Amino acid sequence: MATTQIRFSAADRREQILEVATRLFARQGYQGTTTKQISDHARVNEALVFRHFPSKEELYWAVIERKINSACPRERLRENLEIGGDDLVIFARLGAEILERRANDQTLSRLLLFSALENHRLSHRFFRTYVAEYYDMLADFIRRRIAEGRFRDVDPLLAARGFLGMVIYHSWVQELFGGRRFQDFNVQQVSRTLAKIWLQGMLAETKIAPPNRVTKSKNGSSRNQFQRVGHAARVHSD
Amino acid sequence: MATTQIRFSAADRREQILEVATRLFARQGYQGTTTKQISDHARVNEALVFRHFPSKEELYWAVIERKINSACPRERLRENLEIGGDDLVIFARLGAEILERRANDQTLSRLLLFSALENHRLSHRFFRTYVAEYYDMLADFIRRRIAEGRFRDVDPLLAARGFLGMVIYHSWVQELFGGRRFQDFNVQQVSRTLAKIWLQGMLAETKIAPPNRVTKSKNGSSRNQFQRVGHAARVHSD
DNA sequence: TTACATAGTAAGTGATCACTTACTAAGCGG
DNA sequence: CCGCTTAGTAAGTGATCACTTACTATGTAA
Repeated sequence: MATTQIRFSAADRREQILEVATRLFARQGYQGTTTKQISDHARVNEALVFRHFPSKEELYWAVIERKINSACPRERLRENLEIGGDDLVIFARLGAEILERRANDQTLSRLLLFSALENHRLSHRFFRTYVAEYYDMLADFIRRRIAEGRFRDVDPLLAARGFLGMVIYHSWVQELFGGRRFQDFNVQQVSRTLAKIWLQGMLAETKIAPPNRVTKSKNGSSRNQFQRVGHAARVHSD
Repeated sequence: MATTQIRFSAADRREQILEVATRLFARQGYQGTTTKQISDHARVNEALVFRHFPSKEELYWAVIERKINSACPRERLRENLEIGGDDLVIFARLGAEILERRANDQTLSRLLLFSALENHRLSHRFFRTYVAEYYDMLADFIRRRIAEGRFRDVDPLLAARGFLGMVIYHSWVQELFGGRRFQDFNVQQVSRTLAKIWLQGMLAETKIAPPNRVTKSKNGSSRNQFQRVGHAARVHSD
């Protein structure tokens, strides 16, 4: 076979191995992926993998670090918030971006989940740089809205997690279990719908209800048709 | 060592092995758990495991089936919906139940996630009996509310996934990454807060405001309580 | 006490794991 | 052409994997 046998430069080969390893680790996890598999998919001898990376675990580290550095979600969140616009537009755009990124690159969420499930040490850093700061930034935004009186007075971190939960959980279900069943969901439609639910749920009511008022209607009444929600922080019913 | 050496009955031993295997599979995944580990933790010879279960994969199956049968979430959802009460109570109770179940038994969510991530064809059945029908049932409830005109007209399945997303994602983050950081979240507060956000977002409005103009200039509000609380959502202040 | 079914074990099996050693061959400046 | 660095490989290493075979120990019914 006179196939043009090219010798990769060390850097190129390293990058190629990283790419292959990323795919395999994302698909099968750390424990489920063998170094032989990686070398086979990279079409090199297994020993070459160990020339570029001292151990399987170091390779895994490198894969995750590369993933962390490749897409920095905080920057994009910051940009998104700075572009501004209507709140609904902001949050719908936020959701759409998350959904689209996952659609284009399933390796990220799978790597994150796998590392969280099977490896304790690596995952914490992954999580901190990828999820936690994202939360904090969004929570800051929400906190400002609350201070302005535009959002209801709820824990900003919990509210942020609520919104991201709707979006990210949707994308996870879609990816992990979905396949054919929910495939007809449209990114724009989904993000807009979820953003609308969350935003309307967060908006402060126009009139401020008397602070002592309590809605206490159980036993299946049609009572809870009250619209625009007169009682924001005080609807507790037991 | 005159330790009273007891011979388990086959059924008891099988059950014990299943329990041990459940813990280990949930903690380390299928690929990350060895049959030797299981037999060691059960304090028996490895061969005994293979007398009760023909293969590691069959054991994994048995673990998952046992988990599916032990807690049937659909029944509890049905009960929950039939008890009735205010919608807010219903959804808060729903969320609290999910959060509490996770707190009491971390193996379920980890088994579900692991089985979904690891290639396993097992996961689809796990998902179907555990998640999908749950969705459908909740979506039916929402569909009824929409038909009554009490909820806005959105895709019921997407709305159901939105609510469950907020709750389940919260519990996953808590379990996977949380530990100490968010530990002070209280189940009742979290479920009530999330339920309120979602419910208010779902309620039909009397007059439909143009969705592109959300109440924007409302800066004179008296609700200026900037709370840096961070933890412990103060939903209502008593 | 014996007979027997079965709970439980010791000691393996080949295959595969992560990783190494010793070597070949391709590129490149001189 | 030579000399040297280095990309790449063949053929291992011991450890561990899921799983098996051949055996012993124990409770119980007769």
